[in-house]
Amino acid sequence: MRTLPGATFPLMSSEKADAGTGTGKPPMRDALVAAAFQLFLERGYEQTTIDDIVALAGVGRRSFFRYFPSKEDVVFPDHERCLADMTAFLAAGTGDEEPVRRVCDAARLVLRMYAENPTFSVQRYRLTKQVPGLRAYELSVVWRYERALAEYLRRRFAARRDGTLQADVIAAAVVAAHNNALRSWLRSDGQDEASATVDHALAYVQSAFGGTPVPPAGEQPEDVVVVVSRRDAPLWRVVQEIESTLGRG
Amino acid sequence: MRTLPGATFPLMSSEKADAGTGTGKPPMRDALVAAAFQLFLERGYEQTTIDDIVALAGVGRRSFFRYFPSKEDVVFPDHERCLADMTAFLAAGTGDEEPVRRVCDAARLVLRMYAENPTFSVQRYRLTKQVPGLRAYELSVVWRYERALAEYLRRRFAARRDGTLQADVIAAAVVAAHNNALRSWLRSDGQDEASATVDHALAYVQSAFGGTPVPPAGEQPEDVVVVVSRRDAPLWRVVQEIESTLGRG
DNA sequence: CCAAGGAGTGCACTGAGTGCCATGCGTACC
DNA sequence: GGTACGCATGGCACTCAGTGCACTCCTTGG
Repeated sequence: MRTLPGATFPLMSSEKADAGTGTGKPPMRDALVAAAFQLFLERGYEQTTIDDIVALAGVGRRSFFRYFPSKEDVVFPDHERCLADMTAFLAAGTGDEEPVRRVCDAARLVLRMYAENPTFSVQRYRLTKQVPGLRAYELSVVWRYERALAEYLRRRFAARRDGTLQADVIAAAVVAAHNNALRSWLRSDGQDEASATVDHALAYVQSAFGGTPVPPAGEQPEDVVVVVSRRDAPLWRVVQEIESTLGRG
Repeated sequence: MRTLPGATFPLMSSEKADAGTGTGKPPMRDALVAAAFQLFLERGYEQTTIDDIVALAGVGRRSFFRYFPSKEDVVFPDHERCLADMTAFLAAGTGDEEPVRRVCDAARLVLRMYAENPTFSVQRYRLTKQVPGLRAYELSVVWRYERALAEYLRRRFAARRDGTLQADVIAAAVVAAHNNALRSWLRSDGQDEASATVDHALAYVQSAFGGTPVPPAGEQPEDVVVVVSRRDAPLWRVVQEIESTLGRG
């Protein structure tokens, strides 16, 4: 991606410093994002036209669509890069990793991107929360993340019976847990500890689907543990009991 | 309006009461759906304009938007009713039902709707598979189902710690399992047994989240189960053992 | 026979998104 | 130095989805 200086894929949100790369950041793209958000916040998304944005940014209307294929895209300026990062992360594995844990780590990547720009993320959250069109667009963005996770799991589960089913379900569960934590963090205006929130949420998914959550690392517990459960207890309760008995989670 | 030669495709089951305006069955709506699908299939979705559709259906352009708020909506003409059915189903419970099983049953409702019109469903599947705009729209439709399930589970899990998290994750898993089964059925051109496919997929979710899967019906298992595990065994192995001991999965 | 209301329609308008071409600017090559 | 090229940008006109409004029927009810 970072092949050519000033090449065709310059992306970053407006606040991110990219002076390190030495590639001049594209001022126009950032100017458009800044102008768009200023107007979206002060008069609403649907009340803002493309002409308003380009007028404020001081550029031609045609240039907007050169950088963003649609009006919605300007609200999610960095997801294309993030999706590429996530795909690269999943492809970079050796194949020895525990698959569920791996996709959970991939999800943490996305949360980190949000957490890098808390104010921007919170503003966008408020926007998407109340504009149906943006919510729909966000779904298609999230769907691409989910597909990336599911495709990875499908490869890892190729030998399993019902591998694709398990891959789809686990990917959906991971995304849902991530989104639950993300929204909780966004509602706190970025005040909560994002990573702790998402760790907790993903631990639930890992416990349900058999990933080993948070390896104990160091302490030497008793060798054997006995758990007694009523047979009709729901599995999640049994697992919860196991976890606490094992001193995990 | 039956006089129009274009409206010859009895694609829709429109005998049921209309969810939007309880005015019985509107022939115009069906004519529009029939005309739209005829054109979509023979020349593609994006190559078909609203004017083409209303011309073929022999009605005024303005009338299209009276029945369908957008061009995409004509592709999913019955989902509004189905969503209402599902919401009603979830609200109709006594509160004694096992929650995970209940949302699985709700999902089966949706599959049934698809299975009622196999040819229509398969045609729509082919369409949505290759038109990005329709895929995005379908996501927003599916999202509403998922929200309905999640809201139900949130109510049922109100007393639990992490109730909303569990609700969101389980709802997402149920929808993913349902969609996996649905797509598998659609790819078979509606030849497979739809209910068996979805039962199998949902059983996986129930086994993971503690719904009692496929109740043994008759046999009375032991009341209590004891599990012994080495303390440093990975959790997923413990869970696997628990599951097999409990006779789940 | 008339009043009211709803269903259908025509018309004009907004705004997103696209294709095409002109313009300006820097660089490479002669 | 000048010309040719590539590239980013801007301007213009066009298509098409979607909306607001006003008008015509047609039905229903008094």
